[in-house]
Amino acid sequence: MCNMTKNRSRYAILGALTVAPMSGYDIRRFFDQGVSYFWTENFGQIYPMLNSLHRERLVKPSGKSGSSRRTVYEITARGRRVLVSWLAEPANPAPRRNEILLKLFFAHEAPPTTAATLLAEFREQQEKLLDRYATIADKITVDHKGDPNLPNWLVTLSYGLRVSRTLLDWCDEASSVLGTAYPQRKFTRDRIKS
Amino acid sequence: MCNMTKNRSRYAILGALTVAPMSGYDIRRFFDQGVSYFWTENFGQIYPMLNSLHRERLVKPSGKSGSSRRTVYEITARGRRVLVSWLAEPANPAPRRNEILLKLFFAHEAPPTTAATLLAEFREQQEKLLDRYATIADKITVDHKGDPNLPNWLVTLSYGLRVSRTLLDWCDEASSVLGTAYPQRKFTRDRIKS
DNA sequence: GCCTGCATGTAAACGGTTACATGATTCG
DNA sequence: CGAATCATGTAACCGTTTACATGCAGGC
Repeated sequence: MCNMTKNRSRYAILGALTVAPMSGYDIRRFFDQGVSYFWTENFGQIYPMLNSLHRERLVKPSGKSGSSRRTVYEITARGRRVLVSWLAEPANPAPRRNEILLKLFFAHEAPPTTAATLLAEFREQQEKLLDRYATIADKITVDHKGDPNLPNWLVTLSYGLRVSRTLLDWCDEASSVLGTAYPQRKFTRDRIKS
Repeated sequence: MCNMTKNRSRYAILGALTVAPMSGYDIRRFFDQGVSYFWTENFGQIYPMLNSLHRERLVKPSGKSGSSRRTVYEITARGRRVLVSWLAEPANPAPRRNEILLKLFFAHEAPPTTAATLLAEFREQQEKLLDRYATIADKITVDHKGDPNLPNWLVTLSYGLRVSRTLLDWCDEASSVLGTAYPQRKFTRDRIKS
């Protein structure tokens, strides 16, 4: 009946636990270091959500929790069912709020260097991302050889790679259309840091 | 000093008013019908924000407000300065929460048709978007001929066009990598509606 | 002994969406 | 007259981010 469109942290955390049993801290690292290029979670959500998932018996504390207070959770059969049924629902399209496009759209109000600088900065971001994708792809192809999840991982990386490459082309086009060549590097970084 | 990174509705609305003086209702339509493919605003934010912008003297009621209670606002010189200074700040990268990638990443937990269906649905979305971009581009090139903002508008459309085209390619790659050809159309729509 | 990283949480604020309420105007 | 659309708002809710609080464990 009622279509549960949100609560994505819920399923993100359940998903993480299918990879391996983890503590809240581990889950944070999984997203932060593993797949941060397409998903993030923070402690403010992870710990309350783990408790709530536990209450619903979708996860349970794993036997060997190692040292100290650290509690490692694993997903239950019920948790797997809930996750799988969410996976089968159509993915919600990303919210359409693209800040770089908003700025560029109104950039004719600002001095001409503004658009050029925005584009240069955006280009730099995409270049860094591209590097990162390539590095991760190399690393996991070696580290996770034989992992049944490897193709899924590579497919998400390919998404990022393709989009970033496309956006680099777009930056060049945008710069030439808006009649603003990239400013000298010397002048692109004349902003206050911190 | 304090870096105002958010409050984007604020600047979106100021930006809209550089295009033409508008009422809250007009602003809503501007985003909803004009540039909805990269930005949205809703009444819940527009009206309170207009009042707050008015209090700060960044906008002011325009002389001719037409009939009825309708109040048309225009941007003030101060408002323009505030907008321009925001435009000069680096754009915040989009929040990294891509639901289709999250689902695909964990899709090995679900039956193989799940990934295929997700991809088929995603592909359909992108095809529709692509159509829409092309239609809008044609329309505004005619309607807004000579408009100084036309190049900026076209550049945002080009972004969408390029990304959607890229994602169509990616869908094909993903489907073949995950070893799941697109399911027959007959079987892709076996979900409960509403 | 001190610093870094491990580990778990809470509280408050924020941005954004949704639903609701209300009434005027316009047009068939 | 009735329906659609114009028009302006408020209240509640939700998801998410940020900042803060606390304390243990291990290595230098």
